[in-house]
Amino acid sequence: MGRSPCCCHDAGVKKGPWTEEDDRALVEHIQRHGGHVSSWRNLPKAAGLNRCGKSCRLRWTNYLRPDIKRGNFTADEESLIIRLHAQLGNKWSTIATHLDGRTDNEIKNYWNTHIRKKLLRMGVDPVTHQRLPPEDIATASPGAILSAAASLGGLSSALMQVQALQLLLQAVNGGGTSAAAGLIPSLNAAAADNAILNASRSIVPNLLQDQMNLLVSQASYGSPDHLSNIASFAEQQHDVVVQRLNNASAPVVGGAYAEPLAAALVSAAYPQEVVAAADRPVQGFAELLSEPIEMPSMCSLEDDEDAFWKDMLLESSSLPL
DNA sequence: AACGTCGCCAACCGCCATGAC
DNA sequence: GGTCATGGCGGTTGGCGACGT
Repeated sequence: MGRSPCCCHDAGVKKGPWTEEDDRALVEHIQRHGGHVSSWRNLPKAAGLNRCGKSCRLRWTNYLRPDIKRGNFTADEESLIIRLHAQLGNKWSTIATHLDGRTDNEIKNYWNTHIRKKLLRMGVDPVTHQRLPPEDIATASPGAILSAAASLGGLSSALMQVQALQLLLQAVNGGGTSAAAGLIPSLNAAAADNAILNASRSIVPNLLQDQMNLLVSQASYGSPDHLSNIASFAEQQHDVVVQRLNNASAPVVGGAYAEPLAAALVSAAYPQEVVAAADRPVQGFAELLSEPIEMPSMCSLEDDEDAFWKDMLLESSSLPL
């Protein structure tokens, strides 16, 4: 087969940005033919354009077509693109068929310049849509992760703390070299006298590693009734964790802190299931803190624009570590 | 003000699939 | 069945404006 000769390689064919005059000539020609192009190869000559037919087609389909929607992507569109990309991969033209007035090129550009970066900063692999392994996340400093999350446009402090907890759980399972290991002192710097964080630093690796491993290993995702299984299992784990925290040698861990810490750890591992089991809101890490960690440029947890990202973060925290 | 860096996005490149001959 | 022309698609580039120093 081989690559076909293309008029683009002809000497003298105009390249580069389209002028208003070029656009007008192309639009008028296509409109004269009822919006239909029988041959892109013959179009430039017929329209009086010194352009490659391929370039004309691209200009029309990506920019001049009357049904193209310009302007920023909405949160719904962004959400839809991510979900479709998770199913279809880089099938931009297929994805574009699900978004009215958006071109494959525009979606591809938006993915590469916005969404991809957002996902990476959140520790989500933009190719597989799975959480990045701890060693990859470790390439970013904890501070960078926190500021990246903040840059998502108004993440709440509670959400940040869920993210912090997620990293904490990674430290439990991934060892001291992950970003989470560095995150803990970071958070401590931000909330130096916070008893919960200090307690977490001292007891989580020792007491909860096997507990969390158990949660992961016993999760029966394949079974049809896994939700109820996991829900009741999460409940059991909650009790076990409370008991173990109360028996911990570090005094600050026990008592009033044990219950909320256990709830947060279990709910961070299986947020949906805990909700289903207890029919109550997931207890966020924020609820553990008498004084929220001060995070400049944060906004309210109820910010609707964060809902998608919040869900995604919680979803990612529920994946096996 | 000048310069460097970065991000965005329109446009291009080159491969692939398909259909006509 | 082989070759060629064409359109379609995904990856990549480069110009340009915004921003920082």
